[in-house]
Amino acid sequence: MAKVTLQSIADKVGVSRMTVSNAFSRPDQLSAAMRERILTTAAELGYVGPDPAARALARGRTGAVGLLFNGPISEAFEDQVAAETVAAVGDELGRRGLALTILPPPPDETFIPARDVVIDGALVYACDPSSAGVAWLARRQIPLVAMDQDFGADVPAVRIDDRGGARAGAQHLLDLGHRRIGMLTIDPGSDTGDGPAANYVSRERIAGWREPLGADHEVAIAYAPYKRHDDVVAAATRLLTEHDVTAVLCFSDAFARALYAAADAVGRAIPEDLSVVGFDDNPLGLTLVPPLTTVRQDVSAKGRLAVTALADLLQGRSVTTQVLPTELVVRDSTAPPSGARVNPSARRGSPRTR
Amino acid sequence: MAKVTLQSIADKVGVSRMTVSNAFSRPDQLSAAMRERILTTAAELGYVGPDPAARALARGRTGAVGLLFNGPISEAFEDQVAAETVAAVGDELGRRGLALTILPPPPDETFIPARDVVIDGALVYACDPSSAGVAWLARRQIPLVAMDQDFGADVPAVRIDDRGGARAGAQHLLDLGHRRIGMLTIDPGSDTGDGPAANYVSRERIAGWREPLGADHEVAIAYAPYKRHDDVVAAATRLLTEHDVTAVLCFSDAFARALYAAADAVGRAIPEDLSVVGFDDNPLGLTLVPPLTTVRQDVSAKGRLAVTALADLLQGRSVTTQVLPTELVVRDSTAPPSGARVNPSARRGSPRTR
DNA sequence: TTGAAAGCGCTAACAC
DNA sequence: GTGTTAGCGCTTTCAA
Repeated sequence: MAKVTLQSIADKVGVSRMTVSNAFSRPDQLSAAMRERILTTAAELGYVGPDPAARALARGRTGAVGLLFNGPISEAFEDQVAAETVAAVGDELGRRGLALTILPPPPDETFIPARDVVIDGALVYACDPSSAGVAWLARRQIPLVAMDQDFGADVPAVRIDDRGGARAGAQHLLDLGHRRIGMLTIDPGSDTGDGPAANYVSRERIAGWREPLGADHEVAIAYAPYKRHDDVVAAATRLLTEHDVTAVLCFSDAFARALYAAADAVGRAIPEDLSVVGFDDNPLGLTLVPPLTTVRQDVSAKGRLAVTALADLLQGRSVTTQVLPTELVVRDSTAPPSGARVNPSARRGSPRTR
Repeated sequence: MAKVTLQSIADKVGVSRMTVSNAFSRPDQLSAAMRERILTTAAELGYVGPDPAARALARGRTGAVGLLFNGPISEAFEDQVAAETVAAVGDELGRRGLALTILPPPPDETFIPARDVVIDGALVYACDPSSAGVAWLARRQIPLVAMDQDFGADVPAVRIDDRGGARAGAQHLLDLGHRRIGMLTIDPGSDTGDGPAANYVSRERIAGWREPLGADHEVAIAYAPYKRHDDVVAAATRLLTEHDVTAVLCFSDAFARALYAAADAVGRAIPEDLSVVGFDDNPLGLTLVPPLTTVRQDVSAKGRLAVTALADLLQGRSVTTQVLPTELVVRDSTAPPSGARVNPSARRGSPRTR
């Protein structure tokens, strides 16, 4: 049997196609009786509803929003912080009647999801601004919102106060009396100026750490690849064995966890022989022994806010970049270095706002 | 300036619109020189590429695959097992040039993602078969693949041998000498026959547990809600306090974790006073103390297989239901009940195939 | 190798 | 309330 379309229903009922369309899409445009009759006939014919592709073409809107990552789709799920962010994004989209289309990296030259998949707008999450996917999305002239990045004034962003949070962490170590401090983070990419960095977040956190540290107290910076725990442990071990540090500032709680493993391997006790500061306040940090001092961010709020911004853009409203606050949470992984005098303000306690 | 379309490029270059279309979509259909000329002009005009919605309508294919859950999108990310599954699904889709569109529950009557979002086919993950979303997808007549479910012969499924794995877990407890055994699982729904169950997986696991147990050795079954850890702990505590069991079979490793917490709270030591068997072989189980005896499934393989099945369907090939094996992994959470004689085959050791 | 014709199925805008 | 007109931007088929 032939495909059921608005036209076939219209023919059967004896009305125009437009009336049938209205029955589905604008119920207030026709009488209840007529609508009832049309819907019944449609059901009889096995009509599901207006074809989404045709509707998307005619209306110019699809009901789906893209999400672009730097890497494979699994990255959205494997990292706990990313997963929580995307979960919040998804729910907030759902609340607004939008589906979430995760755009994979192009499998080949001919099909480029960032260019070829039907979406009304997109969220760009922690991507290298020079990546091809970002470039394609930008060319499409659809609303874009950057998350944890800075693409310049053209693209509104939702991000956190990475720099302030990092600064608070470093200051906390200084207050405790540490003077030889290491950093364990991701390579921010070659560009260290104010322009785009391959990894914006890492660059910001490094900048924040360095503010109170200056050139005097930073002993070493170790870059670890983002993905594999073992690689991070290796980088952490190198940091501890090759440099004389009493404390380490970490890119994330996951990195801090790797540092715990490295410290254990080289026989340094936390916090007695080594203080550690994480970032994110991932639930993971509470399961570590000792519980991790870290910088809290609200990833769910970030996700929701990004969706709100994109939804506003989709409705033609203008939107500005938003920066969410961060907060130092002092737990048990930081303490004065052996034999140092302590600045009173750095005593451990309940969460402090930076 | 007006929107750039194939037609505007064609006008500028002085060829037909069709030739421009071919330049983008079928490069072998025109001379390299012509193509080069067209592409250059297109770039000058700021043309991104064929409009995805228009192309979807004309071609009948969109390049996106839907994923339907029972609940909000965040469920795909919050449960570790689900997240790992979906991550595998996403990567495998990406490899095939397909985007992953996560279909949220309908926000209202007018927009129903399962019905109204452009997709070529869909994966249905652990949904109640009587849910509205499933019904809409089914009516659309697009290729569907069920995961961890049974929708009957019309919808090919990819699932695991839940029943066999559960059976192996129960048999293991019997072999150790346990005779009073509890179950901690999700309510499988009212239908306990061979037809659809609200929670297919729970029903299958219960059935598997009961095979070796019979009516003699099952002491109690406790149902916990799927979501909140605290609720599961509460259900587990009730199971332990209201029933005299020496061992408990759990729906998942996450449920087993809740049982650990409950056992701790009521002062039962694992495995001395209580044996516990999980399901999934979530990495979580290894972090528990003692490490969890569980039933292993390969969720990544399941995800990949589901995508393969759907991709085959999309290409018009026929596909049959596939069932992946499960495997009992004996660790330290199971032991003979105090003072029981032990069946030699149940001694702890390296992973055993059931 | 290029082009013309004929849709894909639907909706906005307006007239009846 | 209902119908008419005119596309949305692209691709398929087939002829030149």
